[in-house]
Amino acid sequence: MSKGICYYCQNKSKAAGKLGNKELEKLGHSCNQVIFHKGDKIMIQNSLSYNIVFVKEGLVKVHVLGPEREQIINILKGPCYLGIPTTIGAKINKYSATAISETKVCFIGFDIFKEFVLQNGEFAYEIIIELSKNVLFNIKKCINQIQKQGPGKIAEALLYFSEEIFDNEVFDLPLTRNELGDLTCTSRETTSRILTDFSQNGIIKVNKKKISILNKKKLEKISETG
DNA sequence: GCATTAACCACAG
DNA sequence: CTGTGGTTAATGC
Repeated sequence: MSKGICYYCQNKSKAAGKLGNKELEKLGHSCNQVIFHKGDKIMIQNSLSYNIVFVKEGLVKVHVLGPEREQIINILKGPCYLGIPTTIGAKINKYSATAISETKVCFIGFDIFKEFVLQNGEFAYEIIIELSKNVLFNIKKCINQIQKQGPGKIAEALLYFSEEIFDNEVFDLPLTRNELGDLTCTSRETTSRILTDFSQNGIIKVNKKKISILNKKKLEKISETG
């Protein structure tokens, strides 16, 4: 174990893959792995942020308590970084993160992270790529939510879970209807209605949390046309 | 006006 | 926690 947990880690980020053995060893000494269970808070809005948070594996809900209601920003699947913007860009966390499945998380000291960024260009470049993708994702999501109407937003969300998170036409929705509403900027009631509507039209099959996408073409169509 | 959309309320499983 | 029905408000023909 002398080389530390990061050296042997199988879920390294792309950026960490660019680190040399010495650097990985160093990272191991400044990295702390924690296992979170469903519902555990990983990061809390308005608390001080000292660490870069890396999700090794598991599903995480990123959410913000707005003036009116709770807003789910996105659902992330490890391996991915989680708190870079809020750690670098602000003193306090601008959002919360909650595990929605069993999740392995690494907290990385900000100083060592900064050191790698300054000294290892390839590491920094991978970080920039990940951040850039996040920005593009958020722009897309913003447009979707402002311009699409209910069914389009729900279709979008279902496709996201199917393609990005579970890579399967059949999956267990890891959110309640209420949370799906928080994610898609619709009310719990409309979410529920749209799901039964999709189901009646043979587009999906719903059984409690279990969703089966039966007619993906149609779902994509709805997602595109809003 | 009339239709559509969706939020809010309420109530029942 | 969910599903549905009624009501209401906003928006667009």
